Amino acid sequence: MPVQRRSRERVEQILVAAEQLLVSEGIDAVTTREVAKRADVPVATLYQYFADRADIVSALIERHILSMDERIGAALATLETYSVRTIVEATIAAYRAAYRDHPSHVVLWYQGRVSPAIGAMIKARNDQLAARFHVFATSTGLTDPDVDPAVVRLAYDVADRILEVAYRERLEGEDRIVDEGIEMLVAYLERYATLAGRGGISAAQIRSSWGR
Amino acid sequence: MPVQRRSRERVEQILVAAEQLLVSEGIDAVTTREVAKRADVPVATLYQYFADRADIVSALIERHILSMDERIGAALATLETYSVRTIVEATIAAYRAAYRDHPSHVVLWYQGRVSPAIGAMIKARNDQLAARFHVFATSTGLTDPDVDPAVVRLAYDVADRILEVAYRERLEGEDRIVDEGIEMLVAYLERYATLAGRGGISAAQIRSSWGR
Amino acid sequence: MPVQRRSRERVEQILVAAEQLLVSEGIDAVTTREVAKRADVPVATLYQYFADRADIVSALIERHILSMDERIGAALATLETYSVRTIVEATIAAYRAAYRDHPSHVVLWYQGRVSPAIGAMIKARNDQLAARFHVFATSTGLTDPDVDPAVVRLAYDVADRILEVAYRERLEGEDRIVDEGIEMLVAYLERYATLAGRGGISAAQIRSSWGR
Amino acid sequence: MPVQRRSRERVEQILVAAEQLLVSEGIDAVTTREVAKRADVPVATLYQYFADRADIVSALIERHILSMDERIGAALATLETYSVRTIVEATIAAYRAAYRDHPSHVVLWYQGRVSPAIGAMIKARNDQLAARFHVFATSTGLTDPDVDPAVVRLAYDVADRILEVAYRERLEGEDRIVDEGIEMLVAYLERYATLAGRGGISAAQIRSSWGR
DNA sequence: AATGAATGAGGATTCATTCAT
DNA sequence: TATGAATGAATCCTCATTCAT
Repeated sequence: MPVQRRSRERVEQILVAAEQLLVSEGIDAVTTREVAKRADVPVATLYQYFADRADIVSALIERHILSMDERIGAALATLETYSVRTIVEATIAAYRAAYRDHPSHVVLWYQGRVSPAIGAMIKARNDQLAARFHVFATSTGLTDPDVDPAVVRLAYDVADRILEVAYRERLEGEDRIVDEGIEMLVAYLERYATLAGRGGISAAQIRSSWGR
Repeated sequence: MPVQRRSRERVEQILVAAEQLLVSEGIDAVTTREVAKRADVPVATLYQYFADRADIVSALIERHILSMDERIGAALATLETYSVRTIVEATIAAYRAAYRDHPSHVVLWYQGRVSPAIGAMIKARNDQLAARFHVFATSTGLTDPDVDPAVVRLAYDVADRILEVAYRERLEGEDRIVDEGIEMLVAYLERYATLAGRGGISAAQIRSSWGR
Repeated sequence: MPVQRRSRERVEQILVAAEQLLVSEGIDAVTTREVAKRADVPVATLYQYFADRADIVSALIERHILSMDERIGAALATLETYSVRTIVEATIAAYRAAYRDHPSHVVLWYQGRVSPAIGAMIKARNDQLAARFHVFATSTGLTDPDVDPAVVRLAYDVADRILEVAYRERLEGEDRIVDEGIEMLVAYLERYATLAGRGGISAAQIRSSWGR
Repeated sequence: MPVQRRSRERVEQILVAAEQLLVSEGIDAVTTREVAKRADVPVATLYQYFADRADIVSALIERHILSMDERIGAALATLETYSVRTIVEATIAAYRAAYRDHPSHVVLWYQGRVSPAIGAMIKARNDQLAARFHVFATSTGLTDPDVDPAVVRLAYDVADRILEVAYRERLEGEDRIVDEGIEMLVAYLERYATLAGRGGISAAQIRSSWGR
């Protein structure tokens, strides 16, 4: 199907162009004009594939979310020992790898709230992921079963911010900050952890699993 | 002095209008047109008092910084016992009060980087304040003398972000989140604290003092 | 091709509007607003066809240059006898015709230096045309081979100015002034002419020809 | 009278500032704001001494005219022999000296048509001076008594333009162009001169005199 | 499906001038 | 007389989006 092919290529061109602009010039530079020029596509053509400007950024964010889901899933799946520390470390490492591969995601995530809809999208994502962590942690017995979901939510949010701080100034990220952030998160979360959550459980012993 | 009065009032009107817009619509809505409309002032009049659009945001930020300096100074000055926990609590309480009085400052602080100059301004401020905390904490013997300044810097940044998270959704702030955040910060910073830093020192015994 | 037609018409409308403004109100009146209003086109539409304000004036000047090239070429090509006088007369007649058809060109030429780029454009054109006259006059043996190019350049400039003077007050031009100007130029240039340049050479005898 | 003094000084400051701007930045840069800033005077104060912006330029032009009247008068008064050539040379020399002393006058004269009123002013001046030359030339018997005033007017205009051409690119003027221009003017005017006008009359023999 | 053309709305900023004091 | 403050009117230009083809 050459037409289908054509379309996919176009969408790809457009998203790549938008992503480049995002990294190099910031979110305000991601204008329809400029995206179209970089993608070598007439402006009007953008509207064949995207509802509006926000929709382009939206698509970029969706991709990032999907990619992060995979990365986090993979990172957790290969853990041999589960503990608050290993989970925090693995998750942060997944973000680190993602930001290394796609520096645009840093800008995207922290400056991309172009429209209220996108803001809501990012918030929903954060809520969802935090909830999954909560379920995972309590069902595996790493934390007390009655730990307030807000605790995990806060930890997740702070992790997000720590990464922002670490990547804000240099797109390569500052390892020192990330490492300190990990300690902060672990020290905090261990307050709510079970003995097992602090010491670690062998992967083999775990029934509940991360995933969808 | 009616003339002087008049001017001050105008500046006030403009800044209030800008502040309202910032909170309700985000930084991109803080346009000269819109600010002028809300302040019920002709656009050209803005330029009597401000060099350009960025200068308005700049003024808002300067105010916030000044206000925070006073609040933090006052909060620390009235402490009876100094410890990592009391300092963190007092500082966060100062922010809490400030954000309660001026919810716009939350938005301002995190979305206000309208121009590179303003970005630099905010960064400089954060650096400066973190440095002052570092000096204070080490000179009073609350933390090890050789603790990495980056540790304090990160804690300061995370505190800032915790507050943003807490105030982001509801402009009244979510106490639960703030309280948890305090625990996180204290747990983290106590890793670098001396015995005194954890236990507390009577204010009377402290030579070094906060201030400039 | 109605689309193509439409575009051309728009460009035409805009240029005509700009030209009218130029003549009636001077270069400073050629604002985007005013041109758009006269062309009965939204301001934004100007930017479909022109990069910016200067580009509109630029286009006008380019047209004038092209038109003059044709007119001068045609005028010289049909001369039966070449002499300083016939060349001056033919060239001036070409300008006369052009200024009769497009009185705006008078204003355009002398007040059109809206941007440094346009200034350079006009200067380059004058230099180029003067150089062509110089080559033509010396290669045909009408003037001494070693006559200073600056002489021709000055004559060209003065001719230009004489026309401006003649057309400045009445857009139909004042023949009396032009005729006097011709005498001035001929009297001046004949000082540098050969005998043939003063007496005239039959077109048939001339090898070198005007053109590019 | 200190008040009077003060006023004169103020006017002087303003005109000097305007003149400087004119030379360095062109007529469009002569804004009330900028003139006031350079003159170190509040903008509103300009309106104490000048009716409006054009009035400032106007004053500058008036000064130039007065200065030129003196210079031309002086130049002609000291001539020992009157002829078309000596008069042209002396007059052009007067302009040369003036433009050397006040390069701003070049810009002023050729770009200063800020308002129709000023345009009319310059035209009136040119008419007046050309008329005086005509009266002088015919009454002294240098030219035929019935020579068309338009001839002198054209010569004067062309002289004006030659100077513009000569000074247009470099504010110091190009001597070569001026010298050639003189030859052009002399060659032209001698066509209308009497024998005396070509050969020269001793100043002693002249009854009619230049002046008002 | 694709796109050249069109545009209303809005962006920041500057200007000459007036006016109350 | 002097002036800080105020402002209506313009300045150029960019934006996201729509529409006719």
